[in-house]
Amino acid sequence: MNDRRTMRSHTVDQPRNRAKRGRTPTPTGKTSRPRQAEVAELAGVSQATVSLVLSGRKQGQAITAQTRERVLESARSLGYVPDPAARRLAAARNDLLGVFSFTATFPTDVEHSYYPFLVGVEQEAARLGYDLVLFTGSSSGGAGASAPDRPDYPVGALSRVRLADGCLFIGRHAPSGELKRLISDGFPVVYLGRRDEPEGLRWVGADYVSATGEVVAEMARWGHERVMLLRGNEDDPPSADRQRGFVEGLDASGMTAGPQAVFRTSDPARDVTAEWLRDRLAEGVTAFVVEESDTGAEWRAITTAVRAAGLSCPGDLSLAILGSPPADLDHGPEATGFDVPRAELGAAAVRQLAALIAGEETDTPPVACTFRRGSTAGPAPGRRAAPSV
Amino acid sequence: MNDRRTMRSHTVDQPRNRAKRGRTPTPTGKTSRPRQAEVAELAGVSQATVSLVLSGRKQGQAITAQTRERVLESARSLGYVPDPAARRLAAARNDLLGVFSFTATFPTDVEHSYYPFLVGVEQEAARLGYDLVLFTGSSSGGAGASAPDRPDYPVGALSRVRLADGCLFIGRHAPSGELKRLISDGFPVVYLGRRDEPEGLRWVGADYVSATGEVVAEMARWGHERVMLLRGNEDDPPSADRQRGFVEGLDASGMTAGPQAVFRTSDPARDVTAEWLRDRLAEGVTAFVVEESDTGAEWRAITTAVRAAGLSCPGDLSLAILGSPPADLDHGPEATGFDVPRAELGAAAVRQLAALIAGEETDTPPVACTFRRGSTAGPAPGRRAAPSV
DNA sequence: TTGTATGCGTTATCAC
DNA sequence: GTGATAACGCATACAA
Repeated sequence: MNDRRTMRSHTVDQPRNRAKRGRTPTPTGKTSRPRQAEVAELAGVSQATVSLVLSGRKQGQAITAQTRERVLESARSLGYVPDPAARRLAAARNDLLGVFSFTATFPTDVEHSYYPFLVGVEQEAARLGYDLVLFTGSSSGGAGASAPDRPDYPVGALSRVRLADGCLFIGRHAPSGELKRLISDGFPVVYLGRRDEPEGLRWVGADYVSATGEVVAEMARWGHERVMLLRGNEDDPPSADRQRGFVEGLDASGMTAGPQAVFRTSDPARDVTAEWLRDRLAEGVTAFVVEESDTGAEWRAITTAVRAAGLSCPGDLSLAILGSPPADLDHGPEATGFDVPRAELGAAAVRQLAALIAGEETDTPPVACTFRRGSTAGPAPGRRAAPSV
Repeated sequence: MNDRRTMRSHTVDQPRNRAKRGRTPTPTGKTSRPRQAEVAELAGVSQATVSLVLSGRKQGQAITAQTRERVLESARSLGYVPDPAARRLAAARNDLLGVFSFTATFPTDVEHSYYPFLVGVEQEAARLGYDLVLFTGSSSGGAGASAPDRPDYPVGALSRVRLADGCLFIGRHAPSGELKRLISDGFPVVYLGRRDEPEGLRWVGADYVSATGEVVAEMARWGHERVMLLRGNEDDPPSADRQRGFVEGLDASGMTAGPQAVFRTSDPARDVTAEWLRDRLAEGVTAFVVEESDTGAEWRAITTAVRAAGLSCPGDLSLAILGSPPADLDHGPEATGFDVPRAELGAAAVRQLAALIAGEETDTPPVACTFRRGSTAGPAPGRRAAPSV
C-alpha cells in the first residue's frame, strides 16, 4: 500500500489502520477475526478483488485463475469467515423472515400450537435461504413492548417485526390496525389463514369450502338425505368457509339447506346431549358434519352424546369432522373428514412472503385439503348402497 | 448542510444522498425501512442525536426533554426500527438470540423435537427482552452450508449465527471445530446439554448423575440387590452421566457395580428378548434401570420383552427409566423414573447466554430433575417392605 | 447540549 | 483484470 499524499483535505488523513490488528482483543473482550483486507494483503491484491473472488460473481472471466487461487489460499490459511452483519448491511437485506403469532410460538399447551405449520415454514425458509425471527413479544408481553434497559425505544408490539425483510402472521386476534399500518407502509406481510380484514392483506389458507363440500357429497353418496352442520359460535373466516361449503354441498346434492340444517352453539358440551341427538334423529337427520376447533369441543360433545345415547356410528348415524379430531380422541375408528395440509400451508406462506419481498405480485390460491374417508360415516339407515367411487 | 468548499480532494464530494429516499421502492422492489437519518430530518436534528436519544445512553441529562420528545415522536410516526445488521456492525447489540439445532428445529417427527426446551427458551427470552433467530441452516442442508450461488464462499454452517448477539445450540452432532472458532472469537455461545468438547464451551444441562442415583436408591429401598443398567451404545455425556450416577448409586447402596451390571447394546430390539430377560432373572437380577433415548428403543425393547416372557412388573421384576418413556408408550402404568425439567433448562440456558453477552462470568450448575415414583418399580421378589420415603 | 466526522466489514461501481 | 472508492445504517469520540 504505497502512500501517495497527493490529496489535500482538511479531513484527517488517517489511513484506515487495520490489517495489522491481528487477534487483539477489543475493549469488549472480543477478538477480531481476519477481514478481507488482511486476506488481500497476504495475497498481494486489493480488498475489492478478494470480495470479487470470494463472492464468485464474475466466475470464469475477469479474474485470473492465478489470483483466484492465491486469494482462496490466503483466505483459507487465515481462516477467513465473512461477517454476516457487514455482509447484510452492504447487501441491503438481512435474509430474515419474521414469524409472529399472537400467542406464544411455543405454548405450554402443545395442542394449541402451530407446530405443524412451522414445520413447513422452517423447511421452506431454509430452502430459500432465510432464517426465521420469532418475535417473542406475542407471549408474556415481554420484549415487544420495550427492552428493559432502553425503555424509551419506540418499538411497539408489531413494529419490531420491521427488523425482518418481511413477516408471517399466524393465529387469530391479529390487531387489524397495526397490520394495516405495516401493509400501507409497503412492509411485506403474509397471513397464515384466510383473512379479509385489513384491505390488501395477503393470506395463504386452506380451501375449506371445497373440502367441506366433498364431505357433504360423501354423505349424499351414502344415501343420507338430511345432514346437519354442528358448529361453534365464532365468526372467523374458516368457520364461514366451512358453512359455505356445507350449504353449497347440500345444494349440489339436491338437499335443502334451510336454517335448521345448521346448529350453532358456544357450549357444545351443554347443548349437544344424548337427548338433543335423539331429537334430531327423530326429525330425520341421519348425518352430522362437525366443525373442527382449537379445543375440539364440538367433536368431543357429539361423540360423547352418541355414546351416551347408546348409539353407534356409522350404524345408527353418520359422523364427519371438517378437519381432524382433537389428538386425545384420535384413536378408535378413523374419523371421516379431511386433512388440512398444514406443513404445505406453512411452506406456501413462506413462498408467498418471499415473492412479496422480491416485489413480485403473485398470489397464492387456497390450498386443497385431502379427503379422509374414515369409518364414522356409512350408509344411511335403510340404505345399503356403498358410495360410488 | 452548508457546503464549504475548502477542501480539495480528488475524491468526489458527493454528499451521502439519503434521507430523502422516502418510501421509494428500490430496484429490487423492496421498500426501505426508515433510518435514523430520516427520523433526524423529521425531528430537525442530526442523525447522531437520534442515535443518542434512541439508545438512551445519556438518560436524564445531555439531551433536552424537548429534543428528546421530538425525536421519539418522529421515530414513532415513521415506524422506525433499527437495522439489526447495522447495529451489530457498529459494535452494539441487536437484542437477538440465535437458536441453532443440528437437526431441524421443527422436525416432521415431533417426538424428536426440542419443543419442551423451546417453551422455556421463548419465555425467558421474552422476559429478558430478546427475540429469537432460528437458524435454519440445520435443516435440509439448505442455507447453512454455502450459498448456492456462491459455492466458494468460505462460510461454515455456523457462520450466520454471528448476526445475533449470541447463540444457543441444541442437539447432538455439533461440529466442534466451528463451535471452537466461535468461542475463541469471543462470540457468546451456550450449549443446551452437557458437553465438554470444545474447551471453554458453556453449557446448561440436567443433573443426570444425581437423578439416576435417586432411582437406584429407590430400587435399593424396595429391597433389590441386583440392579442392571440397560443402555444404548452412544458415548455422549448424558449417557455417561447416567452410567456414572448408576455406579455411584450402587456404591451408595452397598451393591456391587461390576461390568455385568451394565448392558450396552446398539440394537435393543434384537438383543433384549424374553429369553435374554429370563437369563438375567435367573442370574439374580431383579430390577432394571433403562436409559432414555431419542427413539425410546431401550424402553420399548424391555417392556416388550417383559410382556413376551409372560411376566409383569412390578410383580416379577422392577423397571425404571432414566427420564421419560417415549410418548407412544406413555399410557398404562406410570413409569418409575424422573422428569427432566426441559423448559427450565431452556430458560436457564437463555439466562446463561444473556449473562455471557453482558460480559458476566457466571456459570450455571446442572439443573435438578424431579424423581417420579411411578408404579413400575416395587418390592423385590420375596420382599414386602415398602420404601421408607 | 448538539453536530461532525469517522469506523465497522462488506458489496458494488467505477476508472484505469 | 484490477484497484480505488463510495455506500450500507448505526454508534461514538470529539469539536463546537
